[in-house]
Amino acid sequence: MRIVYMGTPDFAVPALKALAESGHQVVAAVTQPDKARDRGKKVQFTPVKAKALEYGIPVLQPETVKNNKEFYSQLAELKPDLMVVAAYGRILPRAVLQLPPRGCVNIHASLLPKYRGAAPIHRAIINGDKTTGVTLMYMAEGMDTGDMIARAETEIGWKTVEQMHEELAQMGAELLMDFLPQILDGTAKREPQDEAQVTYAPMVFKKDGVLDYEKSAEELCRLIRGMNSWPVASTVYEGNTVKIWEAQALKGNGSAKPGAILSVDEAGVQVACGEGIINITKLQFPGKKAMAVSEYIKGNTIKTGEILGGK
RNA sequence: CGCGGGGUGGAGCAGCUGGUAGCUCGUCGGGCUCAUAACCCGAAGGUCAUAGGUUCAAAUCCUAUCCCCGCAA
Repeated sequence: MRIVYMGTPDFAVPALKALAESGHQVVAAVTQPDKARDRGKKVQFTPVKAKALEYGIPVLQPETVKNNKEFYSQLAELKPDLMVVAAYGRILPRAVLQLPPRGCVNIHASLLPKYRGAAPIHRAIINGDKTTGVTLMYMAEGMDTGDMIARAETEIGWKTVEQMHEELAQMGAELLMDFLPQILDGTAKREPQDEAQVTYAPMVFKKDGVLDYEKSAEELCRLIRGMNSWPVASTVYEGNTVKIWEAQALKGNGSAKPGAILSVDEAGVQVACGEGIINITKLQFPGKKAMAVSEYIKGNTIKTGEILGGK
């Protein structure tokens, strides 16, 4: 069976790896165009492209996937029986979805129909969900709207987005391999999504990670975990944007003004919140590396009484 | 060649209008103490990222290179 793989970021790598190493014939990998990004504006391969090249799999990088005749004909020439998609980053048009006889399946990092969209892992953590998971599904024209084949669930606990991301990517790859035989012989079940249960997970940006101390300490901690390691929660201290990597919520007095630094020591920086106290234990000043508060204060000072997040 | 910050004893920083390297923590030894992550005394530990250059003399000035980080994407 000839398989075309579509995906872009790290999340899509484990499934590609699993397919390639299982002996299935991955005839091409489709990924987003390389972009000049990061410091120095260097062009970088997408993670999927990098992995595909390792296996000697041909890579396609169409600028657009909509009304792109050249891309369609390239795909058609590959004669794929099945297409596997994971976090490709674009909605695929009908012309692509109908091409492979065995259809197009997608790995999505949530328990659909919850969290359709771009940032399901971030949103699940930020919202304080107890569990999340991955869904293997057939693709339809809408965003993450297709019939579900299988799902796998896992506890969120105190995991950060990064940890959750890694775990779900792996689970997604395993789920794919488990159900691939059924998909290839056409016996996989199709369970439509319950439209009444649908929610969406919009992308997260840096501005979403700015801490609002009027909120509860619990909520802020979830946001911090849901932003670690990207885009990372932040606050403002004496005019500097400081990234907040880790923190815990503590019970405590609500008399102090939200945002006020109550104490600073090796244990962390305690800040008053609308409800409870947040104890920041790992942070990062501009131009510096992320470091534990206990390390930072050996050579720097954080003043008690300052109000964080002020303008 | 997108903008900017930084590389100094194990860790975090100061010194950078040039003249034999300093602070906090840690480490080691000793003391005090019922005891201690507390306190007191003492010690070890640095080719100041690398390579050149200027100078009587450079961590401090100039040039090139490597590495780390933030912004913007």
